[in-house]
Amino acid sequence: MKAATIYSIAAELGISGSTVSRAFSRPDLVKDDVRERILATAAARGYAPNRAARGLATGRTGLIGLVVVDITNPFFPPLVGSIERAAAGIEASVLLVDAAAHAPAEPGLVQRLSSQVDGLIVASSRLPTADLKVAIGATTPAVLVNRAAAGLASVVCDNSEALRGAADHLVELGHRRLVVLRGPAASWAAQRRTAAIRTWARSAPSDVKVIELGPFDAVFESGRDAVPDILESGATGILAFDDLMACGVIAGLAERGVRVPADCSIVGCDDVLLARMLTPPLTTVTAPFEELGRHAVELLSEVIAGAPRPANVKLSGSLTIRGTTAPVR
Amino acid sequence: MKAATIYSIAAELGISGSTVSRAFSRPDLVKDDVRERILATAAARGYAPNRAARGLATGRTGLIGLVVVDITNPFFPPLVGSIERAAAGIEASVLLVDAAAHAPAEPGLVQRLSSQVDGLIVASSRLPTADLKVAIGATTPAVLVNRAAAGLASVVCDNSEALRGAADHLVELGHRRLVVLRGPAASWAAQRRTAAIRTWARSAPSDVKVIELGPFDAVFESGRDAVPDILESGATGILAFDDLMACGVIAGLAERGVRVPADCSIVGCDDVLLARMLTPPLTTVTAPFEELGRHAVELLSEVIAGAPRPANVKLSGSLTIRGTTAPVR
DNA sequence: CTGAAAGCGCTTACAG
DNA sequence: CTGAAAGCGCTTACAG
Repeated sequence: MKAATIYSIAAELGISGSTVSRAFSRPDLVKDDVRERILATAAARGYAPNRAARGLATGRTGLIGLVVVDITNPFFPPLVGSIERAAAGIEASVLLVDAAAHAPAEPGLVQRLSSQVDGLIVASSRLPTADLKVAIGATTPAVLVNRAAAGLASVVCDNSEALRGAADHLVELGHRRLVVLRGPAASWAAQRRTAAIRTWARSAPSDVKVIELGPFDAVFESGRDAVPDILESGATGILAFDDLMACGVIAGLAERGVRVPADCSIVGCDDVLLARMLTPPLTTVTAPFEELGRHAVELLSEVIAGAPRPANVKLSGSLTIRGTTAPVR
Repeated sequence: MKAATIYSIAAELGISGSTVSRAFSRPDLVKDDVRERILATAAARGYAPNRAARGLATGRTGLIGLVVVDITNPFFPPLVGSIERAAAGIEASVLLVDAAAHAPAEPGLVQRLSSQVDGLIVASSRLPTADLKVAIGATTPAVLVNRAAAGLASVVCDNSEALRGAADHLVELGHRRLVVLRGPAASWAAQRRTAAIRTWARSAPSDVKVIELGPFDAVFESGRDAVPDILESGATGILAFDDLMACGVIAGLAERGVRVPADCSIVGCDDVLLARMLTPPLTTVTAPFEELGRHAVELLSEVIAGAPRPANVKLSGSLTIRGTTAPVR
């Protein structure tokens, strides 16, 4: 059985295809009872407008391309979820692209993608700014998440204040030697987080010492492998780039019989699902996933609609104190 | 500047649109040097075939709809990644739909989706079989992952043997009272896992006692909340429906001063990222995510191509012994 | 409020 | 191997 079209249902009702089309695209332009009948028989025939045809006619695909560096990183699932929820609100679907699944072809990837979507949301890209702009292209509406680049719309989570709060928190607990585990050199978020701690360090009490380690890949193993250096540093307070690394540190520490938070305090960043599941649960900086996603698609709609200049929205993370920070012994 | 089309580049080269079209869709039908020139100027003009137009003409969208119950559940990210990798191999993109983000409209959701994709991969759906079939529709090619239903292609991970191995493992360690935490009643995987343990229990040593608890939602909190009942049961060996619940049990046990694996042994299921990150790392049943994804898109291609009867592939999980199981004290 | 008609950018038999 | 032409299923000025 062939799929129903505006014409098949128009024929069935003895009206024109234009009217059927309008019943879906501009329902207000169709007389009530006619619209009712159209919708009824459409439902009966399982008719839904063909997206490709509509796309060809309008130039809109109804698709948002979402590029994430690695869907396997627990930071992304909640972000993807919130973006989808927001996209559903504007009748758009999400074309997900996991850059890790296509590596190392990220630039070409984005380019191919951009021809089939109305706009792009690029989350935490590690591409150099110039490459990123080339990849996105001058004409594709785009918004960056957790990354800023001149001339592009973006929504970022600024954790600076929360991170400084975390450092204060450790100092208040009596920790005097802190180690900060840096994230990937190419990560915009990592640079910002390191910068925030450095700023804090400049006005920290004079007996407080901050040691930087890294940069590291943002994975569990980096945290675990950093443990010997952490121990050697004599630090008792640890600020990890993200929850994954924090988790690795905790594991590495446990292997050596160092207990958290009895012997060592540690704070993560992002507050991914994992953080709440550790025993004890992780003290961390909570990211506003839901708003991040909502603003991303909101901004994208504006850019698609032709907003004059790219907006940049900045949200804030907040310190969530849980079980991995405690007074120094 | 308007986007390039086959006609704009045809005009530029003084040839026909048909030839430009063929250079992309059937390159073998175009003389070498002509194709070279077409490809060169296409690249120069940033031309890529318009997917909507191609879709309208061919009836193919190049899109695979992927429906997951909840992207936030760590089972899905690795599956999504492997499906995307496999989809890239057949030039398809993945339209991700997180049912949780659209709840409770799952059926209608799938229906709308099916009009814009070539086929559907539905992972771990909790819908009753009848509803599921209605949602997918008679005409949309589909494959189910971790779920079987008569008449539909599927790829499932059978953990029965590994689960029986896990139970044996606990018994060998000296555990005599085992509790099994059941997963959601509507989950096909949960039913299979419970059934596997029941089968095992029938031929277990006579001094071994198996206590069932649940069904539970497959979340961390279920595991933690089940702890009082677990303790009351007197069991020292725990088989949790999945890693998330196992993780919750560990947390709940810790709150009560019960140590894992010193006082209690526990095994999860799936081997999500989280499992390796716990301290100690979780003994669990490892799911073959990569193959699950590969087979899912392979099967879907076959169904799209019109394979006569739906295939059902069954893969196996394997027991991975890590740190949460130990001899009973 | 409704209809006839052109056009969106491809693909693909058909003819050469 | 290449071109002219029809057709995929919509949308949307335009006319009524």
